[in-house]
Amino acid sequence: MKNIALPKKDDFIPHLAYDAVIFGFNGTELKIVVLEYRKTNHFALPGGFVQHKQNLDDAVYQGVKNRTGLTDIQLEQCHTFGNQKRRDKKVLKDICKVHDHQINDDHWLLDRFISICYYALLNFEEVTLQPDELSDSIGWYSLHELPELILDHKEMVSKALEVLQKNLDEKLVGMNLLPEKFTMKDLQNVYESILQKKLVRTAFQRKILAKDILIRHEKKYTGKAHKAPYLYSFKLV
Amino acid sequence: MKNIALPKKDDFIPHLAYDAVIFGFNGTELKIVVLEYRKTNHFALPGGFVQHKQNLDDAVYQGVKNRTGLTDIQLEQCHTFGNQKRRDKKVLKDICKVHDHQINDDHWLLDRFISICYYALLNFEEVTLQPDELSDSIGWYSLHELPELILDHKEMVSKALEVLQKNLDEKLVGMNLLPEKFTMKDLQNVYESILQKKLVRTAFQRKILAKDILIRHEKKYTGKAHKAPYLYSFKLV
DNA sequence: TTCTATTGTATCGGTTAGATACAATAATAC
DNA sequence: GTATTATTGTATCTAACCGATACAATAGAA
Repeated sequence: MKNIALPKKDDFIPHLAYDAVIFGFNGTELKIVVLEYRKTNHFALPGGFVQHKQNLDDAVYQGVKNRTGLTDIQLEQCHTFGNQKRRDKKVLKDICKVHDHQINDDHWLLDRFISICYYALLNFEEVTLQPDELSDSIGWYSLHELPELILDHKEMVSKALEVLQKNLDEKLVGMNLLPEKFTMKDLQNVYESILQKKLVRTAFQRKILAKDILIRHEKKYTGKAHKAPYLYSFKLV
Repeated sequence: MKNIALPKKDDFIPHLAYDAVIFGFNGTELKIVVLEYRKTNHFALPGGFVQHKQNLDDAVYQGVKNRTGLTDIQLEQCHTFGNQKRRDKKVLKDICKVHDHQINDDHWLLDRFISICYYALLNFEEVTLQPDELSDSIGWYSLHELPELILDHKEMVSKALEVLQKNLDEKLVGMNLLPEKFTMKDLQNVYESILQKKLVRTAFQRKILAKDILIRHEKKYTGKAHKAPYLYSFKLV
């Protein structure tokens, strides 16, 4: 096995990390990206560090872009996690062991880290997930079937979902989670996935149409034995 | 003049700071705490650094407590500011010059800092503001009469107010800004100060009473020639 | 006693969301 | 062709809520 280089200390701001809750919508369900460190059984959110001459937002954008291959990403900051206990030497040592790395107790990656959590919304269909050197498994997980995550990453997911819910009406969240054209039912599915509750179909349709944010296109014939729904796209403001 | 010690590098996490937008309500208007560095004409939000073995939240709490003398503080995290350009060597050099400090270009305080912004709500009447060693002026400023603030502190104030507005109904913000007993008009003034707009008196009263969060006490006789308002306090949940 | 400003509450009208109803329709079964 | 079926788009009814208005109940001054 190749001996992989760890991130170098001097490139990055010490004690500072970011983590991203990357949301995608597969047509039915909300999913997030989780990676597994090679052969360690440790699951984590994708994250990274901030370079000394790099804006925080840009660091996160680059990180998500590298993982997903996409450039059209809606990023929002959720919360900064700064508990002094958020460190776990065992996890990193397990990871290093697999890679035949020696790591000393005073290695900078074993320090206490403050992490800024973001959520990202992007088009599920266009993504090809890229594992990095330290992780050989990266994939989409349903919110209800998450593996156990390291540190406080589970809490990050909760916080991200909470912030996403609050932003839902205001920030036109649907845009990035759906393909360009979609049906009203698709949009309702996105809303229901995010809010984690059923919505009333007729009221939902009425409310969305009243917002005057959609363009109605041709019908979508699915081959099913019932009235075909219209396709919509978002009005670009 | 006494030569004051600067914070020591090794005590704190480098490149990381917090700043606090401390809100108080003087009965009429919303105010925030701003400090001025001695004889420099530089105004800033109160802030500080995080010790290596200290929770982020605790650091902010301690800082606000030290400045205000209060222990009953409602703290909420607003946003983390991580722009690479948020540094201003001139400011710190001006401050040090006044104190006859020599400061080198590579001093840690001149580095680029990421700052986590919090807002704090507390009882205006109970506060005695404490300037620290580097600032000889600390005071309450109305939101509309803020002096020019260093770095992105003005943006922090905007963000704090925005988050406060969003949290208003949910987090029962009024509690910490008012004395134990208050009139409906006092509470409405708090709401109007935060939302920066006039509210309809009768609708406000109806909405608040419907929430069932207040206890009605005796009337408050102000000596004015009109019906005396009731005093209320918050129900403790 | 009258007057004035403010408070507490009730009522009316408009808006919004949930519930229900129903027509339109795309494909299938016959 | 015609009936059948599931889904969609829209209209209508009702309950909840907010702004606007009205008005009675004061506490003190004139």
